[in-house]
Amino acid sequence: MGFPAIQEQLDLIIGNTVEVISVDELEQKLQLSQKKDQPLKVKLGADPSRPDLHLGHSVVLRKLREFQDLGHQAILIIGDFTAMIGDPSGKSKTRPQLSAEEARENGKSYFEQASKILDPERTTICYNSEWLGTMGFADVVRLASHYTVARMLERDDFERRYHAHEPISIHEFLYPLAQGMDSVHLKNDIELGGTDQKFNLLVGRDLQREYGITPQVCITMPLLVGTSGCEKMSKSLGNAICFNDSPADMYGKALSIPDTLIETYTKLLLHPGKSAVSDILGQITENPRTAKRGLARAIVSSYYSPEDAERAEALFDQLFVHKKAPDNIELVELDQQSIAIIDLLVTLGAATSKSDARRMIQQKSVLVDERKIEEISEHLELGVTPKIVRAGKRKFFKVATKKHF
RNA sequence: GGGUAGGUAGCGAAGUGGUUAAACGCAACAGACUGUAAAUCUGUCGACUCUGUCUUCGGAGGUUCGAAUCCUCCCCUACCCA
Repeated sequence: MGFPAIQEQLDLIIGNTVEVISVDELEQKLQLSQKKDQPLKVKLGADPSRPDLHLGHSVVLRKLREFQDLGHQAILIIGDFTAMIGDPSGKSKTRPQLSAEEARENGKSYFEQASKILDPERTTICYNSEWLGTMGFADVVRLASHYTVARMLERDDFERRYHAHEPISIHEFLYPLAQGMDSVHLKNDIELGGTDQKFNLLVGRDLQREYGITPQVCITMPLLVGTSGCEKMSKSLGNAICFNDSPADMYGKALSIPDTLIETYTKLLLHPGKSAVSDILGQITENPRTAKRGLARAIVSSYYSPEDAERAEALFDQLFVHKKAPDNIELVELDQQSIAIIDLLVTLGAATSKSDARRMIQQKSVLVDERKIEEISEHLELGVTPKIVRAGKRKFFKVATKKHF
């Protein structure tokens, strides 16, 4: 099959990375692969407990795709084993305990979403319960003997929590070892991850050495800053743009990023070859608005289509620039013909409680057919003709009574 | 096993007998403004049958006219000593 020239590969691989440990070893591996005409095994771990992929994941997935395009082998490890154990102490909400089926299901979903970036035909999927699940306690103890507590405490968040007097359970020490075991089992050449994975990647490298395998090269990618501009992108912080977001949501969220992030997003999220990239980068200083709109369109285009992007932009303008209701709101049909406006807001999910609904009305943010609701106790007569209910700037509902026959 | 410091609303964190549904910060929601769902400013931010009522301060009891605040027991966390 033949691979591109070593230097060409190196340039592409190193682009956008934060760290490559080490470049020399990477070069050696590439040379060996060239000589033997054998692709490198590139590993990426996936956490199936949260199968909502967002643009933060895309940064590292894109890197994996680059390896695929160079002719190397991409291996996606679904961490179903750890997901099935969950967090035994039950404290971490980010590690819910999953059943074997759920873990499979989520893993499948992860792969489907990742396929928006990866070439699914050339992606190998592994579930780590395959090998971790068959280890006995003796095996685990043996594995644990390869690492010391002091080294574990080198990890940033362990160190921080230890000094902040926050609890660290023993099993948390086992997770990096489990992830490292994946590398021992796969004998992969390279492992990818965000900078927050550096420690875990290095554990894998150390363990491979301990088990007599040529250690993996660790490549870390920058963590994408979320749309709010300060913390890393994460679903739980509510600053994420997800693969599964609708084109409209995706567009709106992309447009809400601070101007200072336009450049980073453009470089990390778009295919470098695309003509849009240079256009956007060129506009940043002169006309950030145009640049950002271009970026938002490009993002939506890459997950949906250019047509969807156009539609999303038009909708956004209608909603927020011209402040008009969107055209296609889903119709909600209710059984009753008359309903208190407060109950309606709760029923529609616009308010979390009646008090919340009351507040919204007091704050004059509720409109029915463009008429502002002033009276908290107001009742609404519903007919067959739908009414447009608006709560705040972006919650729109179309309500009618159910037809009786 | 012994000791010390803690457990307060979504999170962080004040409050140590009485206008305390509980300061303050963050998040969230709304309004104004804006190229923007950014920034900034303003307001809201337990629930309800809402100018009032009810339920909250790890859990269960108790003292008191009255407790997040005092007492008893229990549960949980961190650190120190064994």
